[in-house]
Amino acid sequence: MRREPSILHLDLDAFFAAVEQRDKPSLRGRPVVVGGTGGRGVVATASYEARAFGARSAMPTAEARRLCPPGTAFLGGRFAAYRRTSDVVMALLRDLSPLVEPVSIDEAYVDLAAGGHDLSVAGLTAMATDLKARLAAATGGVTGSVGIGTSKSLAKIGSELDKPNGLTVVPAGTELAVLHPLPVRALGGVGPVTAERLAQIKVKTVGDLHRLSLVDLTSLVGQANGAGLYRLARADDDRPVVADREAKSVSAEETFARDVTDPARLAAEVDALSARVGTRLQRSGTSGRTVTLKVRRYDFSTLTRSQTLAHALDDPRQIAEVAHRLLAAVDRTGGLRLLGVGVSGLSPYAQGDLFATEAAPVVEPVADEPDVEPVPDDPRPGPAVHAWYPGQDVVHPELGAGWVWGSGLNRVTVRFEGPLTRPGPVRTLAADDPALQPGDPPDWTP
DNA sequence: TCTGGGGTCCTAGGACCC
DNA sequence: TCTGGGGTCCTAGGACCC
Repeated sequence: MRREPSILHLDLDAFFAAVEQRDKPSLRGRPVVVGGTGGRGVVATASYEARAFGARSAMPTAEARRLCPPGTAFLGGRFAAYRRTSDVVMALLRDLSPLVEPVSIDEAYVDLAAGGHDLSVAGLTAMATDLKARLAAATGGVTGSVGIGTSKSLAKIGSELDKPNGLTVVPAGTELAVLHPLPVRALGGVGPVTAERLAQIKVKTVGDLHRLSLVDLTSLVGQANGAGLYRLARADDDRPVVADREAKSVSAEETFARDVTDPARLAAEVDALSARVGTRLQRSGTSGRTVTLKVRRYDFSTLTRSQTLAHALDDPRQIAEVAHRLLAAVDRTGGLRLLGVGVSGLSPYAQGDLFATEAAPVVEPVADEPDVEPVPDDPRPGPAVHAWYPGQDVVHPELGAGWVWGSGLNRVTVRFEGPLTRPGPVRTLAADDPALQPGDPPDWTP
């Protein structure tokens, strides 16, 4: 918490719908819902006119259709247009201060202390009023709600207090008076589960929360969350505004219009998702060591399977290679509703770059290296030159069929097939173990 | 015609190491 | 031969955010 209100939070009002209404005058004053329009779509943004009928973000679009009157526009969304408009807004914020932290396409924090502003309430109010006018002019009528406070959480709460097109400055010294009457849900990090847990012990407002001991709070909602809420209830928040946060993962997923069982179709979807992820990694000049497959089954049960490799990947085919293996170990009976592929453990150097030539036992798709086999007779004077690639199929006379999980200079780790679809045991063998041989691919292959 | 898509952070158990 | 303790990495799941 700072001595003066020097953190600004801007939240654009019903942003996607506002851009649509700006670009199509016939939509102005009418309910507009932007989001998935298919049978399984959900609402991304409802205009204030649509909210009057009960439409909300994250609601199934089908439900919004029931609630909203004829004449409501249901739109799929034009993300390039939203991105362009967002860029205009972020540029305006950077005129205020070099320290701007975009939270999402429609939300950002600004550190005003880094921008040399008059931090009196009157000065801040004038500055923010001017910002809102320039915002509306620059975007063609999109509005935003501004909160200014002594911390990120107070700024954010301020922007929520007066919506849409609002402006709230929370003066230093008034934080607790603003905070305590609010429902606990107003605090960042309190979602439905935490709110319910708190409600069971009659804690409904931030003021109620303030009366709980740190021990009681952490035993109720966990160490980190408890400690965080304990501080937030006291307006104790010194999180800095951070520009240029590095991404920690990149992922793509797709919910199918109808559940998919066909293995060839699933394999093709894995390839397509891997391509999207790989392309984005390559464009951003990053690569990652951990590949995660996400699966949502017909009954909405969701699981993830991941593998961390010895080296970072950004190549779509290699990502897909790993994802295919992970999918092969998942029970797909009944069909899949969603597939997702992600890469995490990102590092700023893409594989195959100039610096990787020496170290990297390059991870290659099996298909590209059909002839490579270990050479059991190799006298091997120095460090072994292994010929195993993550994802490669192998067979062992005693342990059966498996696939290479990871490989080092002298060792190879193999995951053997378990009974049914469960992953089997993992064994680490010498890379030159003559009993280990390349095997045939399992039956996921289209 | 129930329940998107893109993320972040935390927890907990097991492996492994010293 | 009744069994520590800490640290890190990996995996899986879950809460939460927009």
